[in-house]
Amino acid sequence: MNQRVANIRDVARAAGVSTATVSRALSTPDVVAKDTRQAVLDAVEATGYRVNQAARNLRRQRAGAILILVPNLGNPFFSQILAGIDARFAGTDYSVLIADTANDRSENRDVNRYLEDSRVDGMIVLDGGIQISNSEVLKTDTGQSSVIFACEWVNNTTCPSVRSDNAKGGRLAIRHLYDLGHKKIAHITGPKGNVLTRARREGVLAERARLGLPMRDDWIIRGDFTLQSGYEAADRIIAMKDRPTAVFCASDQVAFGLISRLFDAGIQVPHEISVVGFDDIEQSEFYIPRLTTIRQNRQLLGRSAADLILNCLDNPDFAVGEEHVHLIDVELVIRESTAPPSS
Amino acid sequence: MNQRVANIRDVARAAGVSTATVSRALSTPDVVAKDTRQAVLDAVEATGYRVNQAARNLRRQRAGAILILVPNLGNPFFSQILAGIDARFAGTDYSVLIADTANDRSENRDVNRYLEDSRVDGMIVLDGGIQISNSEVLKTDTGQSSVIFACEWVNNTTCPSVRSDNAKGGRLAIRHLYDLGHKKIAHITGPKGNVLTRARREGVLAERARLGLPMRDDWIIRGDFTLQSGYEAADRIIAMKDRPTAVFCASDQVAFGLISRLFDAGIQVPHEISVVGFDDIEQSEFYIPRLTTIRQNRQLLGRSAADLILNCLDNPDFAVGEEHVHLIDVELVIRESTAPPSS
DNA sequence: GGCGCGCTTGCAAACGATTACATATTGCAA
DNA sequence: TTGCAATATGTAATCGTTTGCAAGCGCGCC
Repeated sequence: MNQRVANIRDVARAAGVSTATVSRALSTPDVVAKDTRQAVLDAVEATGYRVNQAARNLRRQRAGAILILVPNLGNPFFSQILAGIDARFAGTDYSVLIADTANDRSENRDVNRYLEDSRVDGMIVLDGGIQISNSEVLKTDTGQSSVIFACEWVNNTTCPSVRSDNAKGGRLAIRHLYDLGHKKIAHITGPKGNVLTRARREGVLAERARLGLPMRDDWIIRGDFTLQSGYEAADRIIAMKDRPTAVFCASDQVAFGLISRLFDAGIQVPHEISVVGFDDIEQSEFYIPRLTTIRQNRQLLGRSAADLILNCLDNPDFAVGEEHVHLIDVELVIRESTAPPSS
Repeated sequence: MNQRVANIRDVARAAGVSTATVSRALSTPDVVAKDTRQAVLDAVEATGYRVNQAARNLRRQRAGAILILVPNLGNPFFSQILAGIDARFAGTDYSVLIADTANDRSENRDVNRYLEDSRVDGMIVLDGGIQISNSEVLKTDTGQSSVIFACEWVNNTTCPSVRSDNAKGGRLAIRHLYDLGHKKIAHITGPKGNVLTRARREGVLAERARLGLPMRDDWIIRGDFTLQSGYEAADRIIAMKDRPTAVFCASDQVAFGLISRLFDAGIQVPHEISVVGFDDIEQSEFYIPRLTTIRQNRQLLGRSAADLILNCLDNPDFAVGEEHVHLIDVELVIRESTAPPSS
C-alpha cells in the first residue's frame, strides 16, 4: 500500500520531459509544442497527478485563498450571500475560507489581524463594524492583498464595496405606505453605528420630509435586526398614546418579531397596523400575514462581490484611489402585511 | 516601500540563532532553553514575523485546511451548524473551507472529487446525498485524509458521523400529539432517499404502531424540507375526505409552508389542525402561531463534528473499523401550534 | 556559408519552513 | 581524569513547484 501520490517529477519522467516542461504545459499551454503538451497530458492522466497547492503557492508567493468575514455565521441572512460568493469561486483556483468575527467580538477586531495570520490573498468583509487601520490595500506574508466590502461597509475608507441601495429601500417603503394613505409611520432601525441602519433611516427621513409627513422622535425606534428586537419594539409601540398606523422595519426578522408581539396583544396586521420589512428572506412569503418587504438580491450581491475581488486580484491597480461602490438595486414586494389605514 | 515581510531567516538573524532554533522555539518551545526562547520571541515581535503557511504545509506534507461540504449554502438551516464548526476551528492552525455541492448537482458527485483537487486534510460532509466510492479514510495529494459526516450521513460506509437522534424526534412528536388526544396524525416527510427522511419516518411509524394509532398510507406525504413543499402538502391535506387532526412535519420550514396554506384556506392552527415541526429554527418562536417543534442543537452538532474530525486528524487510527456514531439528543419544545383536537 | 531569429526545452535556483543528524556543552558518577 | 548521558543548538537536506536564463535546433536571408 505504498501509494505515494504522483508529483511533477513522476509526470516528467513518464512523459520523457523535464519538470519545467510539465509545469509549462499545465500553466501556459501555448508555449509548449503540441506533441509535447499531449504527452504531458497523457502522463498526467496516467499518473493521476494533481498539483500540490502548497508548493505552488509557496513558489508563487501567494496564498491561493480568499477569506469571507461574516459578522455572525449563525444569522441566516448571510447564507444566500455566501452561496453567491461560493458559486463564483467554484472552478477558480482560489479556495474560499470563512471566518466568523463573532468568535472574537471582545477583542480589538481589525481587518489586519485576519490578513496577518491568515493565508489569504484577499478578503470580502461582510462586517461593517470592523476596524480598518491601514490603507485599502494591505500586505500579508505573501504580498499584496485586497479587501473589499459587501453588504455592509466602513465609511472612512476607500475600499471598493458592493451594497444594496439601502436608502432607496427606505424611500420605497415609506412611499408605499404613503400611497396606501398612511401618515403616521414608525421606523424600527438597525443597531447604533451600523451603516445599514443609517442608510435606511436616511431614506426614511428623506422621503418622509419630501411627502410632508409628520415627524415624531419616538417613531424612530432602535432595534438590531433581530427577531427579539422587533418583539421588544412592539411593546414600545403598543404603549404609545399616539400610535403609528404603519411600521417600517429594518429587517424581515424585526418585522416577524414585531408582528408576533402585536398578535399577542390582539392587534391585527395589517388591519390595525401595516408592517413593511427589509431583505425579503425566504420565510417572508410564508409568514402570516405574508410580509410586504424590500427585496435585496443577496445572491447577486455575493456574486458581484466575488467578481469584484477577482478583478482586484487580477490587476492590483484596479480601483485604487477612486471610490468604487457597486450599488445593487432593491425592489418593493407587496404582499399582505400592508393595507390602507382603518381609521 | 520595499516592505518585504519577515521570514524565519530574518528572525534567526535578529535573535542571533539559527533558523532551526527559531522553528523549534515556536513549534516545540519546551526543547529550547528559556533564554533562547525569549530572544526568539522578542525577535519575532521586532520583525513582525508570521509563519508562512504554504511553506510549513509543504514541508509538513499536509494541507492545513478542512473542507465543509454543504448541500445548499443558501439554506439557512446550515448556518448555525457552520457557526458551531467555525467556532471550534478558530485558534487551531486549520483553515475552514466551504464548498456548496449544489454548484455541481448535475455531475457525478463523489467525495473524492473534492478531496483530490482540493487542498484539504479532512472533510466534514453535511450532504448525505453524496457518493463515497472508497474507504472512509482516503488519500489526497498530501497524504491521508479523513472524512466524517455531520447532520446527514451515508448508510453503507463506516465513516464516523455526528447526528441528531432523528428517530427519537419522530417518536416525541407523535407521542406529544397522542397525549393531546390526537389519533389521526399525518406526516410530511423529507425528500425520497434522504437518510433524515427515513430516520424520522421510522420514529413516526414505530411510535404510531406502539400506541395503536390508525395507519393510512395517504397520511404519509412526501415533502423535501422546503417551505414550498409544505405549502403543497397542505393542498393534499385540505382535499382529504378523512382529514387528519394533526400533522408532523419533517422540518420547520415545511410547517411554515403548511400553516400558511391552511390559513389561506381558512383552517385554523392549532384549533382545527395541530402542527409539529422539526429543527427549532430561530423563527419558529415568532411564527404565528408559535411553532411546537423538535429542537436540534445545531450549534452543538457543528462543534461536535469539528471535535470529531480534529480527533481523526490527530490520531489517524481513531475510529477506523468500528462504526462511530455520535448521537445528539433532541428535545420537544411545546408552543402554540398544537392543542387537543376540537372534535 | 555564416548569422540572426524564433521556437522549444532543459538546468538549476529559488520560495520558506521543518527535522534527522551531528555537534557542542554541561553535569555527574566512577 | 575520564566517560557518558542529557540538554541545547547548528548544518543541511528536503518538501513540490515555478521561472530566469541559456542552449539546441531549424530556417531564411544576405
